[in-house]
Amino acid sequence: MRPIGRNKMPPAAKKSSRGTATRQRIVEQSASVFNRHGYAGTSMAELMDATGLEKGGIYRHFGSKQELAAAAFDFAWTAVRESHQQGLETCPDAISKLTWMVRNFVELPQPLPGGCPLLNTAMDNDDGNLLLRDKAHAALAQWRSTIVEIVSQGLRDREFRPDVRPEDIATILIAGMEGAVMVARLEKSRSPLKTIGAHLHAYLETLKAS
Amino acid sequence: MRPIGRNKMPPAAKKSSRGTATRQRIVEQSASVFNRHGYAGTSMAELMDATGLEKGGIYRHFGSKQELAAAAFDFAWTAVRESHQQGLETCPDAISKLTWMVRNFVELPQPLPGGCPLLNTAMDNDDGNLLLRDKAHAALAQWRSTIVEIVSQGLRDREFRPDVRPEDIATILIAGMEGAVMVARLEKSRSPLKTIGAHLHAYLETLKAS
Amino acid sequence: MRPIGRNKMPPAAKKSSRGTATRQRIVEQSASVFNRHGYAGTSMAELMDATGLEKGGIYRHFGSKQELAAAAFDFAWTAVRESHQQGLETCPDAISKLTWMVRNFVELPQPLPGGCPLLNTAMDNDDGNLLLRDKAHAALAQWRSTIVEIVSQGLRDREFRPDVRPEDIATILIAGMEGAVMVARLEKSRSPLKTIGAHLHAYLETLKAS
Amino acid sequence: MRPIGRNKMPPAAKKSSRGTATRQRIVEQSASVFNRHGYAGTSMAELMDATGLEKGGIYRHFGSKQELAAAAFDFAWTAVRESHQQGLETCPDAISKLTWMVRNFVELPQPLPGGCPLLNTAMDNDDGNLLLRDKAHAALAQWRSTIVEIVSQGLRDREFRPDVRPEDIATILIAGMEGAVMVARLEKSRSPLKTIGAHLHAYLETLKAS
DNA sequence: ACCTACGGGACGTCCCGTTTAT
DNA sequence: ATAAACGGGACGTCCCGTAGGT
Repeated sequence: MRPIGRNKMPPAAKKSSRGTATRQRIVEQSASVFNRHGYAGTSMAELMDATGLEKGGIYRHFGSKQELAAAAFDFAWTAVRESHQQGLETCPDAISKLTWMVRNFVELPQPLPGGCPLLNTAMDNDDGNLLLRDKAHAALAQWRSTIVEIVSQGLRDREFRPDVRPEDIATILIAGMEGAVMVARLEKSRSPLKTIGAHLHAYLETLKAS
Repeated sequence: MRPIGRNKMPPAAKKSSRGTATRQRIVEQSASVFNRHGYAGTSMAELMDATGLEKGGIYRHFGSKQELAAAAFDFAWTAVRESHQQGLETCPDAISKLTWMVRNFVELPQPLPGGCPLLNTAMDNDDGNLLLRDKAHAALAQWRSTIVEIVSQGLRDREFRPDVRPEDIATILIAGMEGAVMVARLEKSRSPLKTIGAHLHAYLETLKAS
Repeated sequence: MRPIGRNKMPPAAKKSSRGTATRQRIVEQSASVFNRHGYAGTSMAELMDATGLEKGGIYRHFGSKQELAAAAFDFAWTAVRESHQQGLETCPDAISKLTWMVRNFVELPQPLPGGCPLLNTAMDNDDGNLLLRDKAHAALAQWRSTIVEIVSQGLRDREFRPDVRPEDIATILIAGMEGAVMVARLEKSRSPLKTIGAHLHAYLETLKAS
Repeated sequence: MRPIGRNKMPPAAKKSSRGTATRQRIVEQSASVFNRHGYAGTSMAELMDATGLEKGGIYRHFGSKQELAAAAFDFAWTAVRESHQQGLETCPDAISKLTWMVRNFVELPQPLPGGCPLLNTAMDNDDGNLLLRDKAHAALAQWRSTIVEIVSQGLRDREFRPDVRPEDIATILIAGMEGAVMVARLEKSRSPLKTIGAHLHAYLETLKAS
């Protein structure tokens, strides 16, 4: 909407301590606001309130609102991803890994208020936000590839029926979970999440090699 | 400072066909913009461009941007719904009805640019838009109830296994399709839709009474 | 300090009613703030508080803070001048006119808080404020010329000793009164004003033609 | 947010002549800037220019801008006072002392650029500068008491008419001279000073005991 | 139905006074 | 004593949604 404008780069490489801590604080506190209100829906004034800093204090650490939003998305997505993956390494095989991932998604409390940052960002229909759109795209690709990886390993281990296609499994799991989040949000109820969780568990069972 | 909702009521029902036609034109052309940019992301200026009218011309027909957005959502949802239902009445039984509905969703060209207005509106994380949020909620409820109706009829007709729960079917279908839309949008590809379509078709098959 | 920058001219000629009234309100309420805090010492935020408007509301009517300050000074000086001149026309001769003017200055309540806008503006040592400096200069010249006029008329009427020099009388009256204001402000007491009032009255008596 | 007055006390008294000399240099060079631009109108950057030091170099000697301004005012007022008093001790009686003081004020070149620091500081309408305001108040009181002292001595010596009131003389002299400075500044001319000088000389004559 | 005025408020830049690390 | 980092906050532009006047 507004021509992007070359901001003078804020200190790219940081070594000190106070500023770095402040920057981190800004990111964390902003992430929650962005996730609840969207990029365009979040004003600098809200960010000032959330961080307790003035405009100058924020703009010292980030060249633009968009840059801050990008950092906030990274932070949010990392948190969400860690929540998804939590305990995954203890699962012995691919199917239990996927089951566990769905379980994490459905049962764990959301790591930051406002729901899934991937869904929120993907749907934040602002034209110019190519940066944010790309980040969401990359996050989805990463998530997808994690699942593809697990399924591929499972295929190699003959856990799955040989006709199982890893990309399709990823699509079905991700779409199911994200769609459930959307329905849950609109209906203000967690039960759609549980329903989808059960459905996907059952579905994964059907993929086992006979 | 500024009293809210103090708009004098614009002529709700007009008899003159000229005015009514203009109003309808505004709704249709605005719906596309709202669906692409979201409520907050759409400015009156864009609406002026889309309709070819001046601000005053639009405000003659709608008391506020929000009122127009509500009308636009109604229009959009009606169009989408008709697309979903198209040809449904020719289906002989519940399962084919549901299959056909999924098919419509996956294969038909989207009735208006910007994707599913329900998903878009649900995710348009703006605080104050209670009106719009309610409309999205109602639309989801209506969609859900349509599916529940079909499944219930199917149960009565012993098409389905008796343990099938209509509400769950609705959740699974809707979440799957909407999630697929979101993935498709982010990946700029229709293939996630096809994948989910195939998945849901197969899933519906498993519900058949043995 | 800050390069002046060509603001696009706000509506130079006004015809309407609402905006004009708002503009006047802004001027009046700002005048008090400027007179108390000085030009540089007054922030737009204070002006927003004082007027109850937002930044955009103020900048619609004035192209810059400086422009607003100029209008506020005009308003303030007019008010002060009217206070000085009040009842002057009923005085029969030059000496009583001058005596009355001093009396007004010393005894009347100050028309707007913060003291004499001429003194305040003259001492507001900001470099770039040529506009304001000029206005103060012009105000002083006007005041001086009013006194010169009265004395000249008195000379023509043989009220004064013939060696009286109008310009000097003006200087003595103005400097005495303004100096008294400064002392009064610093000592937070009106008594310096009274003292100077009495001194100037006595002084004027000594000028009478024998 | 920012705790005020948390400056760690800078070394108040230094023994090293090097540091003391630097401190004195800063005070002298800053005094001129403060006297020309006012407290708020003077930036640390200007002070850096004037002193040839970096910010840190200044802050090594003064805990805050305000502290430096206070020292600068003291320096300035001492200089001005010395100029006023110069040669006063050689005057044989009270009237000639006062006449000489006025003469010094009117004819001597100003000891530092920017005019009278008392007037400037008194009119520097900044709210929070209580420190500076108090200093100006004290300077005025000192000046006033000097004059009162002289007049009182003169009364005791029967130089003056017995109805002369020392406090009033002080007010009349100070207000007249300071008012003249203000007019002179605005008109960029020294002639108002001369006019007031002549006026006050004549006035003092009228106070002589008959 | 147009056009313009109106007041709101977001955004980002600049620079200020101060603190910290050298 | 320097130099850079820090957080504060003022300023002014732009554009938004809305209200009137024509």
